[in-house]
Amino acid sequence: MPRRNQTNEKRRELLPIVARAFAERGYRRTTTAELAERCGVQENILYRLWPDKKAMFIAAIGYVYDLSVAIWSRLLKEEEDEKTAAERLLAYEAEHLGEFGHSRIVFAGLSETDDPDIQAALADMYQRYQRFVREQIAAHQARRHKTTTPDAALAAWAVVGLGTVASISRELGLLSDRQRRRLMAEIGRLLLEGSAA
Amino acid sequence: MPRRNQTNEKRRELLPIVARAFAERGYRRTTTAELAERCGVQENILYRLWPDKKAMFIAAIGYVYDLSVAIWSRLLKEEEDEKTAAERLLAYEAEHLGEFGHSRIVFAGLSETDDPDIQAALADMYQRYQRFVREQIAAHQARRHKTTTPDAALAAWAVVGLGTVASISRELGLLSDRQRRRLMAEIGRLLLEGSAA
DNA sequence: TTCATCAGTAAGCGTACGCTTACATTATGA
DNA sequence: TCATAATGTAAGCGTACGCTTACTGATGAA
Repeated sequence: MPRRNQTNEKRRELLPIVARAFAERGYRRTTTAELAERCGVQENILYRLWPDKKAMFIAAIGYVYDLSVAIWSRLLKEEEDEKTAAERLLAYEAEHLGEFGHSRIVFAGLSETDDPDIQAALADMYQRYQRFVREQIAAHQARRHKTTTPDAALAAWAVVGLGTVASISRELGLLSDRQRRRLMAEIGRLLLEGSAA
Repeated sequence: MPRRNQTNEKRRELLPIVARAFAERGYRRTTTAELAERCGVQENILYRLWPDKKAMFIAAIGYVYDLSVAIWSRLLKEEEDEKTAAERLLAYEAEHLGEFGHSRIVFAGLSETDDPDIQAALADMYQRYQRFVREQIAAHQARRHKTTTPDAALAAWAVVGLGTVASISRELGLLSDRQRRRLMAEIGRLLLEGSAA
C-alpha cells in the first residue's frame, strides 16, 4: 500500500507563506514561481494542493480572516471588567492594525471583483467580519445602556470603514502612528457610544 | 513647417477612456492593447502621450480626483440655506457614491503601493480628499456650533472611511441601496454632529 | 520484498503582455 | 510649394507567466 496522503497538512503548512506573498505583492504580481520559491518547493507541488492560482488566493483570503478571528477571540476571553469587549477590540486594533497585511489582501481582491469566486470569497469575509464587530457593539451598548446609541449594524460597518481607512493611512504614510491611534480611539468611541468624548 | 502639436488635447480626450478601463479591470489586468482598442488608436500612440503604462495609471488617479472635486464644487455652489455644505455633500455621496468607479481605481492602486510613484500619487489624492472634507466639516460645525463635536480632521478621515466601506459594500453587494443610504446618512450625521440622531 | 501511490525535480509549452521599430501619410507655416 | 514634424498603421521582439509533462526517488502496508 502507498504512503499516507499529507495534502491537508502541507496546505496548512504553506498557506501562511502563500498569504504573506499575496499580501506583500498583490494578486497579479505574485507569480506562481515566486510562491513556489517562498515555499521552498516546485510549482507543480502547489498545483497539487490547489487547482489554480486563484484557488490559492481565495484560500489566502480565508486564512487572514481565520487569523484575525483567532486573535480577537483570544483577546475577548481575557476577562477585564473595566472595559467592554468592544473597547478592548478597538484598543487592540489601534495598536496592531494591519500587522499581518489583512487589508492588503483585501485590496488585491477588490481589484478582481469581476471574478465571481473572488467576489464571493470577499463578500463572505466581510459579512462575517461585520457580524463579529456588530455582536461586540451590541453587547457593549447593552451593558452601557445609553439612551441614544447608533444602530449596532450601522456602527459595525462604520467601524469596518474606520479600520480600512486606518489601514490605508498606514499603507500610504498619511498619519503618524499617534494620530492613527487617536483616530481609532476617538471615532471608535463615538461609534460605540453615540456621543463625542 | 510641421503641423501643430496636439498632444495635450489628445491626452485630455483619451484620459477619461483610460481611467474607465483601469476602473473596470484594475491595473494589472488592463493591457495596453485594450487601452489602445478602447481609445480607437494604436498602442504606440498612447506611448507618445505617456512614457509608460504606469504613467497612464497615475494620470487616471489624478483624473478621477479632479472629476470628484469638479462635481462637489458645483454642488457646493448651489446655495441652499437649510442644509450645510457638509450635509449636502453627504447626501449626494449617499446617492451617487462610486458612480464613476473612483474607488476601484484606488483599490487597484493600493495593490501597487510598493511602487513609490503610485504610492505618492495615491497619498497626494487622499490628502487633498481629506482636506476638502475636513473644510466642509469645520464649516458645518462652526455654523451649528454644538458644544462637543468631534475633531474635524479625525471626522474627515472617518467620513473617508465611511465612503470607502460604502463603496466596498456596493462592489460586493453587501448592503441594499436603501441600507447603504441609511449608513451614509446616520453615521455621517453622527460624525458631523457628535451625537446620534 | 513488492508495488502502488505519494513526494519531489527539472524542463518546457503556449500565450499574453509591455513596449519598440519601421515605415507611410498628413497637415502646416515659411 | 515643400521641407518638416506630427500623426497613423502594422508588425514583431523579448520576456514573463500560468500551468503541464515527464521523470526519479521515497514510503509503507501487504
